[in-house]
Amino acid sequence: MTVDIRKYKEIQQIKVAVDCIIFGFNDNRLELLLIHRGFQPEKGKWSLIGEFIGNDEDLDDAANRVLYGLSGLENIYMEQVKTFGKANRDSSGRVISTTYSAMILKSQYNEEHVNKYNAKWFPIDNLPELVFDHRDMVDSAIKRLRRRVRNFPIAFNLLPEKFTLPQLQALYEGILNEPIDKRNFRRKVAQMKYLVKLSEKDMSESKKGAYYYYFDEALYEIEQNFNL
Amino acid sequence: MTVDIRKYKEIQQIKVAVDCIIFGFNDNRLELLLIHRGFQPEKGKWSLIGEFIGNDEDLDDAANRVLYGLSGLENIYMEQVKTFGKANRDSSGRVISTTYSAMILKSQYNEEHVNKYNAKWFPIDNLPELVFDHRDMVDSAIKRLRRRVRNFPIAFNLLPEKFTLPQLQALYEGILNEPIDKRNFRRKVAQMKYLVKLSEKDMSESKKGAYYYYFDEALYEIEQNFNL
DNA sequence: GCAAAAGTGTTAAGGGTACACCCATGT
DNA sequence: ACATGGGTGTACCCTTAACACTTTTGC
Repeated sequence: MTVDIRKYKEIQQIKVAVDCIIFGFNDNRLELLLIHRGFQPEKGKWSLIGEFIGNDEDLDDAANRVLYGLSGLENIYMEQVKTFGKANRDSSGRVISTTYSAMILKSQYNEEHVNKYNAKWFPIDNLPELVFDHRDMVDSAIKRLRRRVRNFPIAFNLLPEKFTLPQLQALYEGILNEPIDKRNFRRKVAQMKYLVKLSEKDMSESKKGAYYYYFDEALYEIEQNFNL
Repeated sequence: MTVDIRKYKEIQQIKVAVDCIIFGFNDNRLELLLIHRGFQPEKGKWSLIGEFIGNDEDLDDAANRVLYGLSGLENIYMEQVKTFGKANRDSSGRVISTTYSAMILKSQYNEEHVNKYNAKWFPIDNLPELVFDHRDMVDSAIKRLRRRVRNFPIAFNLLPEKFTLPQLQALYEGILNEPIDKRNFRRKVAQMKYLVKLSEKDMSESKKGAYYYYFDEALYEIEQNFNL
């Protein structure tokens, strides 16, 4: 900003928070981790998880702290989505909130942490009523995810390191909410040399078994031609 | 956010601001409106224009207020870009700033307002040194603009209501910073039926004269197939 | 041997890109 | 008549989209 800060120092009284939209993938569906509010206002409703940021804390760090507190996970890929700043958006007072979207592996998070918050996974097409403007936050995060997932290799964050192509395709179908042609999908994957096929197979989903692949980040850096 | 606000009410001391990235188009170049800081800190350097937001003011409204204060223009198309929240980003204290990008007609703004701020236009490939992280703000806004301008009819905000195809092409070349094939460009324009050709010509740029076009918003709403 | 999921190629259509000349007019 | 910027069409290539059968193996 550009005006003398002293002019306002005494009078501005606005809280700053982050809210996390946490995506997971399970049972071929894109899911969201929400917490059951045990406190006022809007006690009993569902909400995203968020926190106020610390006076000396980077905004990004606050988002990571929130995610860690809920899931026990660190070094998770997060993206800032949008800042929500309507004057009356939070009934408990003036709060501006920046949203971050994260993708975690449902198999990896720490259940203890999650239980502490009464958190629960919901498929994105069957969300409960959310507090404040959290529904808008979710919608914008999903929209952004659908846009970005086609051009950047970020969806892999929702799968284990080793994954099969049927898994990957199901993930994309779940995120984009539309069927994908198997052969066209696999041809595209074949062009991405940083998606490396292993000789090992996953035998848990079929009798024939599906080859495992992994995303080789170093190879991706060389030629970033992602497009699905 | 999700924790009891009272827990933090007394201790959080963070200011909230907006900064505006104001684009203009002149002499076939994309330009940016910057102000010369007449106050500390960083007095004498150039910066984006911004303000702290009011206690009861929507974040979007604050951005519009800032733009109005500088240009005298209202109802200008603006988009939120990104929020910058590093703890030490502003040397005058803890300030979080959300950036907005706007596009204005250089021929329309109120020079009186502008002069009051010692504002000046700079071509985007020749910017002066900027305060704090304003350079990052500008970079992310330009990147976003380049992405969005291909898929949404927003560039028209940088041209008068009636414009010619040579003008429009030069605008796109200026924004994208790359040459565009004239015939391919015009074929695409021809497909967009909401770009309506007038019988009137602009005779100021050539002897032959170039037909005026205008962007018909109502027609666009019907089939939103923008792609340049 | 059969059910169930994994894996594999070809064709047609549309979109993108590259490219060179004529037109209208003011001087 | 010539200089200047406005306007036009075609061929090739690559990407996308549609579509059906074979393979493997546990039961």
